[in-house]
Amino acid sequence: MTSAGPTRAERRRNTEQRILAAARELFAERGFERTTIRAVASAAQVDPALVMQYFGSKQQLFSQAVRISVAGTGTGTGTGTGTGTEAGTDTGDRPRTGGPEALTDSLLASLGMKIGGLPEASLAMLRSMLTHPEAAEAARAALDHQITELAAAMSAGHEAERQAHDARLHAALAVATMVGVTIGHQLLGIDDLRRASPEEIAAALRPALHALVTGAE
Amino acid sequence: MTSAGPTRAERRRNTEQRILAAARELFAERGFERTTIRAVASAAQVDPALVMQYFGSKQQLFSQAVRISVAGTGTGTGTGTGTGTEAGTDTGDRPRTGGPEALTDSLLASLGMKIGGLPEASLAMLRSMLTHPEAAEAARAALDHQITELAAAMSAGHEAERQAHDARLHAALAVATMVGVTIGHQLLGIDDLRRASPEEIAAALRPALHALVTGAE
DNA sequence: GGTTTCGCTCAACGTACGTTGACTCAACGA
DNA sequence: TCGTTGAGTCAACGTACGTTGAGCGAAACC
Repeated sequence: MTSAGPTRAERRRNTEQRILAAARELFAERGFERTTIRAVASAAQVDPALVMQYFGSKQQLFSQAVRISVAGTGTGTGTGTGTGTEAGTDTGDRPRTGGPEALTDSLLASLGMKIGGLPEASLAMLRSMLTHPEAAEAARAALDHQITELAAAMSAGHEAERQAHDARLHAALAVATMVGVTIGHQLLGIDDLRRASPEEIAAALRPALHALVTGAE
Repeated sequence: MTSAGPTRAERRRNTEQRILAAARELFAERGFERTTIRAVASAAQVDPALVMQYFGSKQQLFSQAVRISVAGTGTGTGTGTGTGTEAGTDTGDRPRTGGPEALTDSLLASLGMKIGGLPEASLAMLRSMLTHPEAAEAARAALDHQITELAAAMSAGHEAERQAHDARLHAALAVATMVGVTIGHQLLGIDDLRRASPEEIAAALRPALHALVTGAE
């Protein structure tokens, strides 16, 4: 009977996480504009006013849910999308070592995760980046970061044979390709992509990514 | 002095086109949700009520501006995005004839047009497709159509050597790649893509698209 | 046990939006 | 010339939203 109920701090953290989870889910499936604080509160079984009291504003709720610093000038957590616990978009985990094949594989591995189940925070980000300015800014930063990492790993192979300019362009195209495939698969639900297994997609995409990473001319 | 002013029908068509142009521009740069009828009317130097009187609703204005039928069950004009006069997304004009190289070239040519200056109707469509259900539906239909065309052209080469299933998957990935690059370049404004000329992008992308269209395994 | 803290709710404000109906006035046809 | 049509405006309605401040009740502290 006398089961010790959760402490006050526990309850607080609990509902805070419940709100964040609901926000992530709704932001991911409807985007920033179509997601109302009332809907988030309702999904978290909480009063809308509480969401405001905890997160300050809808924008800050979004930032917290997607784990971006937002702030002002834009340095903040730097990496962009996913430094938090479960936020993703960590495309190309550590493509430091290995040849082009390893690079391609690491890209494809991250794609497999994306297609398997991209964290909702990243989906929320992708979903809103075309219509919500702050999300666009964060997405640009995150993608730029990925491009930089990938380009560095690419030009690490061929000493100075390849111009850094070229490496960044090819890296940008590779990243854009991943974005396009992810959008088509996860957000638009293109049939031919939905039907295919992550392995099939990875296999079909490998030569193309390899060509981009290698930089054949 | 007695300059014959424009006739009534002329004026009507004129302002109607002015409204549509303003709508396209705003939808393209802000998306459906953030574009208000008041803003469109103001840009067209017209009263908001007139926009309603001419187009019925914001949704129908969007549909007209992007040239989609919308309607109810979804058959309509079928093809999707661009049957109208200037609406684009006509990726791969007529890739009927020629080998894989010709296919790749035609894809790249359409990309060049996109990057050079994609029609605002298509930009409006792309901008809103992740957050506006009707736009998503139309985008799916348009992309499916492109995939079908591309897949047909692809499997026309190798008689029955390649499964139709595979052709469609590869075609879908090629189309998704183009979407990703276009989004990165036009809507997000990724620096490394913005800096590159259409020719550079086409050259860098060619081997990758060739790999997808060819279907190397 | 009394007081304070704080998680949480209730009711409401202000605003921006899509949308509507009545109205004005110049072009048009007879 | 006179009545009619229709392009365009004005003022307003209803609503949904982000946001706010006062208040309640149970846990926490002494």
